[in-house]
Amino acid sequence: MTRPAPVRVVLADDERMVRTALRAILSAEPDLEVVGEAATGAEAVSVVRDLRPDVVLMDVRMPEIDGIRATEQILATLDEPPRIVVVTTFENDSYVYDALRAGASGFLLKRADADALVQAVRLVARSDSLLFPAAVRTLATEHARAHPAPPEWVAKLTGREREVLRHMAQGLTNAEIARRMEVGPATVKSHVAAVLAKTGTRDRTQAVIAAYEAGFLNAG
Amino acid sequence: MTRPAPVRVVLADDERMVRTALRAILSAEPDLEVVGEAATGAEAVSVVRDLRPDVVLMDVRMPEIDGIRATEQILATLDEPPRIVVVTTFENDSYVYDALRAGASGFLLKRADADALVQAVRLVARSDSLLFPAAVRTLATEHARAHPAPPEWVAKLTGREREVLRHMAQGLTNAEIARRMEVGPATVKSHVAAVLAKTGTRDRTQAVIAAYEAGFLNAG
DNA sequence: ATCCGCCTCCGCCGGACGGGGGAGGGCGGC
DNA sequence: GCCGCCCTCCCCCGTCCGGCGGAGGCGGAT
Repeated sequence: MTRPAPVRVVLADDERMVRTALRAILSAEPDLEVVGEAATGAEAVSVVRDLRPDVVLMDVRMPEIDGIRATEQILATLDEPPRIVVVTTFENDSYVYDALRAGASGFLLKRADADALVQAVRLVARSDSLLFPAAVRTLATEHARAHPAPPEWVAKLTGREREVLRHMAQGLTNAEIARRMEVGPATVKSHVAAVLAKTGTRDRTQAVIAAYEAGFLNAG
Repeated sequence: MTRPAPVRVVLADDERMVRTALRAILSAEPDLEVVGEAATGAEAVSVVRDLRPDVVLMDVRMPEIDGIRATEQILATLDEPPRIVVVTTFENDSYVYDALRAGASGFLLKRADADALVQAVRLVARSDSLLFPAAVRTLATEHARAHPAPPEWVAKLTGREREVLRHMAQGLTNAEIARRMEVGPATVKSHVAAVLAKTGTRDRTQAVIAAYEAGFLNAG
């Protein structure tokens, strides 16, 4: 069985120990070769540009430039960019979504065992067709659309005003809101007026639209 | 180096040729063992229940029960369910999202080469920490929320009524809509009334809410 | 002690909205 | 030809809404 060219890997992590550990694990595999390391995002970009590896293991938290931006820059500036696997600690980290959107081919948890690590590197290196490609990119983009940075006006709303806006977004009239909140209709009118002013809208319909677009109903 | 127990795999695909091909590929690997096959979703569920494999390669399109439902049933009824890899043809297939939501550990394109296939099986078999776990599940659920099956009323709206509803969802008044559509205000009132009737809402705010919840603004 | 923000309410007004009912024309199908 | 659907527009009316201006109480900050 002929030996094909080994998979060339670059490690980007600001902690030396982590890099050493990763290198030790990967070097034990004859088909994997660690060709370079980087301790910052900026360094990662230049190292990758120079060495042209097949795979980059990219930590998210790094000085100067974080792993996400580094990923973006690498993918944007290189012709045949490497596959990038983003390394993170928590699997529900919001970094995950950013990483996907940035174009990472996958991500790996720091607590993954050595075996999973080498499998992942091999897999990512040769797959242009595996585990969650374009479809997941779509999802991440949707996620960003569904969870935009909440506009400033959200912070300016008082507690009562938020309640009223929520009720408005249920399609309730002022009178109904008054009953549910156990206050007078005039009070609701005041709150509604405040909401309209702070959201910069002119009627309840526009306010509700703003609430939807701001993702106000999911979080806030 | 001691040989650990091989990864036990079940193949579920309605085409015999595909099963044969998959079996041939996987059987060439000493650490992988194909322990069973199924030609339908229902069969897949019972075979998996009997054989308790580590990994299932599940085709999406199958008679009786499709791969998605089979996946759901397997994951719901078994205590230590296998990892399920869903096999599909197009990577942007909506099946992908359903598969993720159903709890599949990954998916594989039919055009993936033999090497990617075995790597994927090994990877999925031993990773409870790899490539897009919980976070992606979250994304898929969001996707379902963002793209719900459009309610019946959408089909009942006439062309003009759809236009009016879109404009309503921009926060426009009847007069403004009339100007933009170059018709009289009375006409817009008629359309609005029809929209309210067909959507089962009582005012424009509720109609706009219904439009948002139905995903009417993205597609329809 | 004072001020400010928030919550609570009041009255008045004009305009927008929604319900009801009707009507004419165009266009395609039976 | 006729019926049905759609688009267009009309009047009347009651209600809801939003704008304006004002006011009292209360609690926290300075």
